[in-house]
Amino acid sequence: MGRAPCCDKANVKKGSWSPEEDAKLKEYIEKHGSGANWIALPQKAGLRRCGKSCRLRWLNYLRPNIKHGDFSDDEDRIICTLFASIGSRWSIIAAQLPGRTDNDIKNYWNTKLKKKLFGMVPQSQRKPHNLHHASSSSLFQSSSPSSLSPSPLFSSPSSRLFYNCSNNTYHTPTRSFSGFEVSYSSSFSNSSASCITAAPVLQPLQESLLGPMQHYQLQDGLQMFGGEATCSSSDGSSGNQMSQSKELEYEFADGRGSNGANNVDQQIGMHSYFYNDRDENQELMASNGDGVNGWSEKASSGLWGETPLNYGLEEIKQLISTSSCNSFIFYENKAEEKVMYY
DNA sequence: AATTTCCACAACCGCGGGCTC
DNA sequence: CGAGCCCGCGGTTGTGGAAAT
Repeated sequence: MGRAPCCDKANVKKGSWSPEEDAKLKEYIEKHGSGANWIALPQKAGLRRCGKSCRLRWLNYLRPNIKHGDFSDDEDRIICTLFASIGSRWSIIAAQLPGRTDNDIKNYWNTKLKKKLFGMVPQSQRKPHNLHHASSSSLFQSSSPSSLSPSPLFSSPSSRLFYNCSNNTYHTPTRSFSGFEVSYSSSFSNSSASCITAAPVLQPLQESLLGPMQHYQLQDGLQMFGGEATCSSSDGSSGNQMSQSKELEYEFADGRGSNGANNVDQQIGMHSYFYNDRDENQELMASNGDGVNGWSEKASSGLWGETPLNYGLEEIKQLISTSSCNSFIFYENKAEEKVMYY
């Protein structure tokens, strides 16, 4: 059975919104709210628009506190990190960037960020022997050596081939594998970064069923906890400073927090995965590892650390206290809520 | 200066999920 | 339990301005 149209297509205006329409919509919503019924709203507001169009216009443009304009390096980093983690779930990513809309981020990714990350490196520079010489880099990159397009890697951890710039060798990582730092040249931003490359050597058909997050490898100064890899920034500093007195604060979407009755310790009960991002913001990211979104695959790829089963808050705190990180994001189980800041 | 091409952003569209009846 | 409806999401397209020729 076909779906009934949401509005009378013949009688609604399409295309760009005029200032008058914007004013009508804004005035109506500020006065009455959307009434939780966008379909009925246009008529009430005196607009010849589809309800969905009104909703989109409000959410993406007219809503208060919408941020327009360039994305900061921090925002770039968050987008890249989350995209690598959860894929193109723009609404979730947008939730982490106050003032940005999912549409904004999606457009930004498609038009700029993706190209920065994937498309601006001459193919010749992708060869391992050229990877040393840069002061800036992509945040992460498609590792397919045969294409500059951001095509999915479709490679499982076991099929990844990692390049070690320190000795010009390739490795297939194991659980205890340490990530390798490879300086990489591209015109991406002015931030200092280095990258880890992972070249797929096998592409089993069944892996096309894997989620999008597995298509990319994070970098930007990644280091495995407990690993051997070293990271350095372009200004020559090595990011190994210790930070011992940090207090971990966290907050669940439903209100639970570090002072609440429910300790996050009890919420984990599974492996936690994390990586050490040693760029200027020193971010640490973590997730419990039920395999959702491929966290466990990340861990086994060698780019992510894996805590023991039932690794709890205290252990994570300890981990953080001995790392150089000052931020920490935790995703609770399958809900993928952002629950902790640090 | 005119035309074409490229690019960024806004907007549209279809679908899945959830809710209600 | 299933049909109908709406919301929200993500992919795609349209459009206007900038840059290139």
